[in-house]
Amino acid sequence: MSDLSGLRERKKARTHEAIQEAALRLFRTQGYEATTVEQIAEAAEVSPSTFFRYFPTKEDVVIHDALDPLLFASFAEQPAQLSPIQALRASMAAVFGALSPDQLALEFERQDLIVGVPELRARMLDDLATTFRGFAEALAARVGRPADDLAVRAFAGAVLGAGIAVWLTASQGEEVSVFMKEFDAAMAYLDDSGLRL
Amino acid sequence: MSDLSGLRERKKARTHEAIQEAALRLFRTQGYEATTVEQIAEAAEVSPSTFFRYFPTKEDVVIHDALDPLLFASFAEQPAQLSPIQALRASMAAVFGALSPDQLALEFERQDLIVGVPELRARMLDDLATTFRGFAEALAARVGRPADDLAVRAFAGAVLGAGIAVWLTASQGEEVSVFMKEFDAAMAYLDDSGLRL
DNA sequence: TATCCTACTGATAGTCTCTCTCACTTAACT
DNA sequence: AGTTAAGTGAGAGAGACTATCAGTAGGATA
Repeated sequence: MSDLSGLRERKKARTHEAIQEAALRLFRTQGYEATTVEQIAEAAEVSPSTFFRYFPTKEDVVIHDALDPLLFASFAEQPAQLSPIQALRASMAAVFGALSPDQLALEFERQDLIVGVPELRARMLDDLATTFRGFAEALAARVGRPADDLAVRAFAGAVLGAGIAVWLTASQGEEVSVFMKEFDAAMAYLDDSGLRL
Repeated sequence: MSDLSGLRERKKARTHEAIQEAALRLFRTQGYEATTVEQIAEAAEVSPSTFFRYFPTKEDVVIHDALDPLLFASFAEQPAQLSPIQALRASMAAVFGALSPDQLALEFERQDLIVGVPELRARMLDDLATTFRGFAEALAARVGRPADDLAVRAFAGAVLGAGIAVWLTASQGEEVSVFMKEFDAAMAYLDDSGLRL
């Protein structure tokens, strides 16, 4: 993937970063819709063509989620005696706990941007459909059942659905940690109410 | 809203219908992306300007869900002794049971189109976020708790999430009734596993 | 060091969704 | 019949995104 050796690769990485930084800065100050790709390109000192070479759409500058793979990895590493929901709570705590305050603040700013812009929110939710499939597979592996098992799908959907519901209703300009707390409480509620796989 | 009295209103309703029919026919034969608004307008014998006067975006021709309000109404009418999930199952059965085979076929064709086109799928999922809020309120009213109660939100999200999960993984070109059966089975699973409000 | 080759880039032109404005027509009301 | 308000079409234009093509700079080779 990313060689990092060679001037070419380093330059590419720098351009990628420059575009992303310029874009997020402009989004923050002007708003998402009010910012054109042309402005981003100019601020990052590249041509509009180059913008689209690095990001297939304007949305992608914001959407890309670095935490997702970390969560999956952490989930897979949780001890087998934990229930699926307990394992999820533990991995959330582990991944977010490992973030620096700066990273956490940036992540939540990104979340607010996504929740606030319909275009981005829709795109994010669609991406979560993919996340759902991955989660269903991880669950299936954990309990030794096929991933297309109805109970596995329903359980995965229920857990993810509850999480999204909390995300959509809690993260709107709230304190940084509110979402985390409510997410955990919602998961505890599902667990306590007897939802099992 | 729709008076239906007066030539003006009738003409408007006819134009709305003509555009929608032309659009869906073209989408079916050419595909969604391959069909331009200009083509739809021409087929419906209106100007492109008029298209956007009736539908704010190209997506909206497909997205608008006539069943949603029916479901909410039916849900509200279910006897109080039914659990929320039982009430939901009953209203699904009632609303879909009242559809003619033609209506049912059209509805499922619409669903397939939405599931298959990323743009539409994303938009639909975002609209479901609004549906979620309505559902949470209906639930809250049913159990006599505030709608922003965490358990209410988590429960609503879990139920809706399981439903969406089944929808996304079952309705892809399957038999018409597969989604209905799996949806009902998923709800039964949630109920049986002890999920309560 | 000189020379290819390949990657990346910028410029240009074009498509399509969607917005806005303006003039024209036609339904509805007095 | 005359007036008002609503619906329509035409046109210009913004902005996201695509395709093409020529120029250029990195990286390998002699």
